[in-house]
Amino acid sequence: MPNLSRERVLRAAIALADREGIESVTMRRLAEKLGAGAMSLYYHVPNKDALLDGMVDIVFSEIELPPANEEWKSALRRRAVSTRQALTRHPWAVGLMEATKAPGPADLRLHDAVLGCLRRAGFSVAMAVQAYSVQDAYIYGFALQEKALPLGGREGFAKAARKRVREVETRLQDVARLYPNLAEVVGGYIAEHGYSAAEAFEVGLDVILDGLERLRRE
Amino acid sequence: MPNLSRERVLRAAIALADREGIESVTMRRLAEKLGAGAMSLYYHVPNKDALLDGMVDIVFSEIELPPANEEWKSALRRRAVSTRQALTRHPWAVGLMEATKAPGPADLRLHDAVLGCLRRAGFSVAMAVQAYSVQDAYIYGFALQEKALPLGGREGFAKAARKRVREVETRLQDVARLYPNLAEVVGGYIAEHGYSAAEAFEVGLDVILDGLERLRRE
DNA sequence: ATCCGCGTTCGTACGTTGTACGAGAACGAT
DNA sequence: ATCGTTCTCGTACAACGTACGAACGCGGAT
Repeated sequence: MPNLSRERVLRAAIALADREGIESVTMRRLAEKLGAGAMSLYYHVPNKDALLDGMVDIVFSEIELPPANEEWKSALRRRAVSTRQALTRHPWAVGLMEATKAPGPADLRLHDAVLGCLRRAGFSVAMAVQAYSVQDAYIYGFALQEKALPLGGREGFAKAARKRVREVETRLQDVARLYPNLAEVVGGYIAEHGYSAAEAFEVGLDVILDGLERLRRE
Repeated sequence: MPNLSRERVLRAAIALADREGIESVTMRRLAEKLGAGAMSLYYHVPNKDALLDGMVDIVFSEIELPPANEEWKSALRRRAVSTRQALTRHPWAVGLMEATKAPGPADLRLHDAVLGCLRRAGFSVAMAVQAYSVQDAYIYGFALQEKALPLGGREGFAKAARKRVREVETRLQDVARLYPNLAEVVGGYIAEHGYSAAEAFEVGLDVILDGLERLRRE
């Protein structure tokens, strides 16, 4: 039995990206983690771009499909939450999806299931495309923003906000004059109450799903 | 007067990225375009990451602020459309924003103006943050998706869809069995009617803004 | 004229990356 | 034992970001 395989290579690459960031996924470092020579990887993967595409498709495969027997709104809600979770587990994936040339099978399967859910719910083809686009834009955009934010739940945000305030302390009145609303939000509200990305995501998601329902009823 | 300057370097980098893609923005190629040696750039920019940050902030500066004297919804609508336009002019910018460590002044100004607009419209701080997050997630996520799509307006999409169908022609019944809804949408609807990203964006945007209005009235 | 100092430019060189190429190891079938 | 297939890897090269320090041009002081 061979030591390496496409599967093993991709899994190791994902583990490495999760632990040390996507920028430390180099062919040499990855091979080292697998106890192999760098060039051995090329037997299992045509090149680095294909490696990244493969990683992304595994992330897609971790996303829960909208349950076919459930009411459309809660079905899509579940897959949206599941998508965000997958993208939080693998933050590097958001940035890679934009570079993907050809969508992998897991990606296609998911797209198909979502469209099917919308069609079954009575959306016309045109509206299904529209509804699909809104949801996905929101989900990926949210994940994109989340990546740039300090980690660690509600209290983590509060800590980071207070730290930020301390950083600009000496020129605080300048900052407050230039960006009064930002100061109010970061220095006031978030420093005190924190911010939960998971909750914010779901609130926004419901705004969108309710909006889509209204679109459908017209 | 010196030949180079931070301004000239950043402008040239943006022009290069627009014309030949972000991956061809290397220090050497950029310097060549400016008729300079590679190392000359480092007098005006501390390193490549700072160069990219500077490019992103110029893109932000091209975005129209929400007019302060206008009703909140149409004001935010204008800035959203303006943001998408900027990101379509400079598609590489979406992927760079996620990597930005410190937001530049244009970014801060825009964030501040949007929050101010929401606060003036009567949103509480918490709701303003929420409303802000939904909008921006949608806008950036949409731009992200758009980057991966074939270019060229409604008819361009139709062409691309038909081409896609031709590509998988030989295994068409397999594809249609595996992904029936995708086949219906791409092979049927889009191949015939095309798809306009600009229109889809505005429809989705209105869904979101109307949803936010309802959120505010509670 | 000479010199200095400063703002600006750049040649060379190093370490790191993706990967082309071709040599070899491992092993079941004959 | 020999062969063909499957798998592994050492070497080498081009392209990248950039550290280092030398050199340029030029206005003002001597």
